[in-house]
Amino acid sequence: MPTKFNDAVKNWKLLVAADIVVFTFCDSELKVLLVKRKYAPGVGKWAIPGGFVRETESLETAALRELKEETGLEKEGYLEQLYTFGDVARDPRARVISVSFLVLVNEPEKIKLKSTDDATEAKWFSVKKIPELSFGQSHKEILIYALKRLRWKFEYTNVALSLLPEHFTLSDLQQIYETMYNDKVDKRNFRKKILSLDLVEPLEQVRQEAGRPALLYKAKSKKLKMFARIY
Amino acid sequence: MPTKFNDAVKNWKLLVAADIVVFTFCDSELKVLLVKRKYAPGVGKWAIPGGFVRETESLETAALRELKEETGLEKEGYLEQLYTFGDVARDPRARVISVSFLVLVNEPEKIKLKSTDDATEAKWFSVKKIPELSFGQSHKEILIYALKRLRWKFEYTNVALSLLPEHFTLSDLQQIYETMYNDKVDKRNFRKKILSLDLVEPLEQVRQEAGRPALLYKAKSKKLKMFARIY
DNA sequence: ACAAAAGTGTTCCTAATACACCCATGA
DNA sequence: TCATGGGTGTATTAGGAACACTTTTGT
Repeated sequence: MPTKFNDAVKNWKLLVAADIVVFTFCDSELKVLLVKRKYAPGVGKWAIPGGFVRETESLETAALRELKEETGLEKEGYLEQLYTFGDVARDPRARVISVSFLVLVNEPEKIKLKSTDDATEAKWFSVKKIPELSFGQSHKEILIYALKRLRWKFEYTNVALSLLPEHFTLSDLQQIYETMYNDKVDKRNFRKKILSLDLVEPLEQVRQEAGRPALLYKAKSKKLKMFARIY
Repeated sequence: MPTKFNDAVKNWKLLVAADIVVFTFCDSELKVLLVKRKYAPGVGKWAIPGGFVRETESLETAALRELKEETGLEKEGYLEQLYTFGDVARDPRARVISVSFLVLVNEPEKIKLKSTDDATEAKWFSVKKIPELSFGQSHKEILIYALKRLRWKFEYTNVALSLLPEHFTLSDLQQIYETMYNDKVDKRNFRKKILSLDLVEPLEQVRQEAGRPALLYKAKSKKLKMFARIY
C-alpha cells in the first residue's frame, strides 16, 4: 500500500502561494508594483502581490489571477517563474511555500491600478525607494532575488525589449540599460552592438521631442533569446 | 477577517513534492540516477527520486532526505533548485506541485546505492538511454529541463568542477565538456582558456595511466562562478 | 544663433580560432 | 621501438573598448 502518499494526505498542511514581482520602467527608473495589505498579517504595510494557489488552477494561472485581483493589472508582456521559497517559518499563519514569478510590463501610464477586495491600494515604487514590507524578510528576499535575476537577464538576453512600448528609439533602449546597470554606456558602441544582434528593425517613422527627431524601431521578436558562452 | 487565508486552509488539498535529478559523470558518459518504484502509480517503472515535503522541513531538507531514503545517496557536491512544476493533472492521485532540484555528484563508483523501503532499486542511466518513466510525461519533462539547465551551466559557469574528483587532469575536464557538448574541443585552446579563467591550480603530482603521466589539478573553489555578457 | 538630443567611424587591443608536432611513459 | 595519451606556440581574425564631432530640429 502506498503509505507515503497516505501519510502526506493525512498531514495535508502545506499551503502554496504564488507571489508576483512586477517591474516596469518609467520616469527613467525601474519600478516595482506593491500592494497595501488589507488583512493580517501586516495590515497597512506594503507587500508583493500574491495569494494562494487553488487546487484546480496551474501556478501561472494562479499568479495572473492574484495579480488581477489585487492590482487590477490584467495583460502582461513577459512572465517567468523565478524561484520557490520554502523556509519553514516564512509565514506566521501556516507553512506556506511561495512560488514566485517575474512579470514585466511596458507603458505603465496606460494601466489603471484599482483598489480591490484584497488590497487597499496598488502602487509603483522605484526600486531605489522600497518601503518596509510585511512578511518580515521573506518578501524582501523575493524582491532582491527578482532584481538579481532581472539584471542578469539584461546581460544575457533580449528581455529589455519587454519593458519598451511597440515603437521606441535606440536611446530609449540605451536608457533602460543605463538604469539597469547604474552606469553610462557609450552611444556608438551600444548602437553597433544592438544592431549587430539583429534584435530590432527600423521603422519609417521618427519621434520628435526636444532636439533632432529620433528614428523609431520595433522589436523583431519579443521571444526570449540568449547570448554568449564560457567555452 | 482574513477570508482568503481561511478559504485556503479549508481547501487544503495540495501536496508539495521535492524531486531530485542527480547527475554524475562516469565511463565517458553523463548519467542520471533513477529509482524503480515500489508503489502505485507506476510500480516497477523507473522514476526520478523524490517524495512529499513535510510541514516541518525546508524544501532542500526534504529533497536531501528523500534522496537518501530512496537511493542511499547521502552527501552530494552541488545542489540547486531547478523549477517548480505545477500543472493540475501531473499526478493521478492528487494535485501535486513538484519542486525540482539538480544535484551533481562526483566519484559515483564510491557510492553504494541501496535498495530501500521506497524503491526496489536505484541505478545510474546514461542520459542517452533513459528508460520509460512513470508519471506520464511529467518526470520526463523534469529530466529534460534539468539537462537543459545543466548544459547551460556548463557554458556559463564553473559547474563542471562539481562532476570531478578532488584531483583531476585537464584532459578529464576536457572530456566532460566534450561529452556535454557532444563535440570535440581543441586541446590547446581548451587548456589556454581554462587556465586563463584561474579556476584550477596544478598540484605536484601526476597520474599515470596509459601514455605520458598527466599533471593533476584541483579546483581553486567549487563555488559557482559566472562569466560573459550581452552588453 | 543656440540649445538639445540624434546620429556616425576609426583605432587599438584583447580574446577566440585554427592548426601540428614533440614528450614521457609502459609494454 | 612502438603505442598511448600529455603537453606546447603562433598566426589570423573577430569583436570589445575608447573616443569627438556633425546633424536635425524647435525656440
